[in-house]
Amino acid sequence: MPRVGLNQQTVVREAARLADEVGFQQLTLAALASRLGVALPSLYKHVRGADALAQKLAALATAELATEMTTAAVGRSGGDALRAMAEAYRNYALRHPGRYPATQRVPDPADPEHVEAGERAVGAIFAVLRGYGLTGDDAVDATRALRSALHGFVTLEAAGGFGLPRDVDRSYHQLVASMDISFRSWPRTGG
Amino acid sequence: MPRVGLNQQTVVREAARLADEVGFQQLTLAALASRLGVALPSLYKHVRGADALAQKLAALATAELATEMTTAAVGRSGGDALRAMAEAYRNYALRHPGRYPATQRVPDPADPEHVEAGERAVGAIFAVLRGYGLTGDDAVDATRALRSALHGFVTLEAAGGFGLPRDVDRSYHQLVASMDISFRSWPRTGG
DNA sequence: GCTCTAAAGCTAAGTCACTTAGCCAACGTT
DNA sequence: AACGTTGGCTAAGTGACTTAGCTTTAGAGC
Repeated sequence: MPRVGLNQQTVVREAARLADEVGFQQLTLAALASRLGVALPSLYKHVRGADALAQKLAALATAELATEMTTAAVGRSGGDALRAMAEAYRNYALRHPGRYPATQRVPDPADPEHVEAGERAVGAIFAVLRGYGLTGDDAVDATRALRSALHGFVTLEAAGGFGLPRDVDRSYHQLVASMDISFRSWPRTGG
Repeated sequence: MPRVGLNQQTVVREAARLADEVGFQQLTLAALASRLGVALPSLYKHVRGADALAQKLAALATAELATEMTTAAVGRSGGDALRAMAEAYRNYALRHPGRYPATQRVPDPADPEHVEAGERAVGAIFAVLRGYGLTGDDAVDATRALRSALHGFVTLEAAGGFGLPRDVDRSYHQLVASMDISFRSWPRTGG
């Protein structure tokens, strides 16, 4: 039996592709194994199991998303940075419908790359908010607000939760514009 | 063998209680059956299967949430209504950690009660936004924005996504205050 | 009160996903 | 060329959902 030559990285990458095709919930070890040309139990030589695979996929997706957010904001500030980052965020979720849900998993403290990716993502938001003069507790609150808005929107969109015919692109644009207004007149706590 | 006397309603109600205890994802027909004192296949006399149960649970939870949102907003307007409704929304999610995720399921067009519950929830938001003078396309956009913000926040909170020590209650309060600001100076499209 | 039928329960059995155990062959190193 | 590591395999077990088909209860009708 010739060896396929898998390693953890190739397995996780293929899992990401498969998840984007069939959906995160429908990602199954059986389908992944067959796609990789091995028997199912062989995957256990590379990942500890289904849950560990999901965790690794989360790390991969979080790193990708953090990179795209950072890249979008670089060289911009204020509303420009906000709009660019928000655009990048939603685009990632739309282009990677299987990976995006994985990013919601809390980083595994035992996986430094995962932790670092999460910090980069939050750091990118923090940096944008600094352009609005938001720091300290205000920045924490505003970061949570922005994450909530972006995550909530793309999640509802992906779930088909926006039933009315009104253009979804336009609604997202308006959401981002309203966040811009919010950040410019953030209800300060003096933190 | 004495009959337990189940019907669809008792089954779905017990599923809701169980989901709140063990989590929506961990809700299993086996656990539900054992809790109801029947063998697992007996449940199929009352619900079509696991997926149909989830759909019925979604209808129940959506109706409950819509009622709490509506009740909170009644007799108030503007920022008062917004704050009361937002409070009710998050409280429901916190008190019912198993039911809340079910509400994200798109209503089954074949289930009039489910459809009606969804319309009531959106209608409650719409009514609050009318107090800000938002109508037409602006109201649609603003509704999506508010749903996104509230849903995103409680989802991230439930997932443990807010790592920093900053008080989560306070962050939510700030989020709602910022939405209030947004709605008062909504970026109009003239829709 | 008796009969009969619809419905609510049951057991048995099949599918599918994940997981573990243990074997074997390929490949790199010495 | 031998050997040890490792990446593949088959076999087998668990847990969840589902279907099929049987039994018995409980209530309707006479």
